[in-house]
Amino acid sequence: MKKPLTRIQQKNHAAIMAAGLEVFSQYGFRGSTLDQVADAAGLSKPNLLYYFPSKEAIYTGLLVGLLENWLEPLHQLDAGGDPVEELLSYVHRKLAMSRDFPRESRLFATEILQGAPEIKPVLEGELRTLVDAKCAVITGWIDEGKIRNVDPLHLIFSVWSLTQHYADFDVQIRAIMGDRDPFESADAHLEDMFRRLLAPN
Amino acid sequence: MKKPLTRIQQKNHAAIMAAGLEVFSQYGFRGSTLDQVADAAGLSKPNLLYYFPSKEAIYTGLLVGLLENWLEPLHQLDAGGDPVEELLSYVHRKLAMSRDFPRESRLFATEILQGAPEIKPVLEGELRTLVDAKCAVITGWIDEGKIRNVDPLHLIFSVWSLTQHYADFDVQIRAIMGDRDPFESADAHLEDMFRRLLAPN
DNA sequence: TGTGTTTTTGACCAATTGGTAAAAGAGACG
DNA sequence: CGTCTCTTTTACCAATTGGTCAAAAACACA
Repeated sequence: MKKPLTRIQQKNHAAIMAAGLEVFSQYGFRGSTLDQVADAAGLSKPNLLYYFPSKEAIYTGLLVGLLENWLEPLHQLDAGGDPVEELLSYVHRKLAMSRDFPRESRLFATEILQGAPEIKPVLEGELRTLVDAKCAVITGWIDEGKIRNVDPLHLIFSVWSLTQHYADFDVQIRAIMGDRDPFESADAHLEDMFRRLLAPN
Repeated sequence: MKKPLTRIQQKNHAAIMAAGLEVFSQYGFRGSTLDQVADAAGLSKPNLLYYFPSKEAIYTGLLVGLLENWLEPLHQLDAGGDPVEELLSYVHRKLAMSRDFPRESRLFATEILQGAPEIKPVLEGELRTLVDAKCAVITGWIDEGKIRNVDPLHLIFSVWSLTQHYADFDVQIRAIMGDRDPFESADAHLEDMFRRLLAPN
């Protein structure tokens, strides 16, 4: 049943995913056109549709491939490690992703903003399960007195919003900060913020 | 030069703005159609274009009318008040706006996400000026030892991201929280977070 | 009531959209 | 070389898009 991919198939598949990321992350699903994606991929439109059956297939293919990378940092949160340091390194990992993969962040953001028509099931399933599990870990840390008593759910939301903001609202941030690099100072600020919030005493 | 607006003009103008907000905040500019807006406004498409010269005019009209409301909470930050309480009430005002005007928040978010093609000048002008002014106020508070030494710029970014997140990523939050109201617990969490961050000692 | 203005409509348009069909062109492989 | 599969292109749809226009309808007001 499984056929190995041709060299050409691999190359064009990758080119289309890259092009789709570039285009969809800028204009969202409905705001993007197949011609734009085809241009960005260096292919003709019918050639695109030889590899993917539809515009939607490119978009969803992109989203599912993205989601695992996106949740990886949270997955790495280790119940066995030092609580404060574990959470802080989660923050740093997440901020690094905003710096290194801003288009992925924006693609995800547009999908959510428009009501997550394509990935709502994943949010209610996989994501919710993962978050619940990690909330239990955090609650455990609180009960042991290792970190302050904070709402685990909102703690996680805070990490998401504070880190993704630097990718999603990049234009606004640069309009205010000018040429300075936001990420270095952001890293220090988030370190300070979460250490203050979490450190017991 | 100025002609007073007819009763009908006032009513339809308002209806179009409301419809535009509803539609554009869901699909973004390029993802929305005039037919959708016309439907939502209860008008025919040519009738829409009798009141606004183009799709873009509706969109920009919406954005400029929105921006002043959007910056109002920051404007209210008073250099004369108690520093910690001033900043905390800024947070609360901003979160309340996310609760009461989620569509406005999402419209703004989609515009920024797509590179702010329409309002970049405002960001680099008015917004930057306002932020610079308020940063000076915050720096003053720090120098007086009234609040901890935090980066004023990133402090403001933090308020924006943490509060707007509850409007912009509403779908994701509800997918995880279920039917519970996010805003009550969020308010407490943000109060805790910022009080910890800012309180000197 | 009549008359001038404002509002609304229906019919229409050119451009763009996602997608298809068929045939031409390349690659692989014996 | 020949043949078979894989890839790409050319030409083309039907539907939707933002927007126009002139005529009809509703309104305001004397």
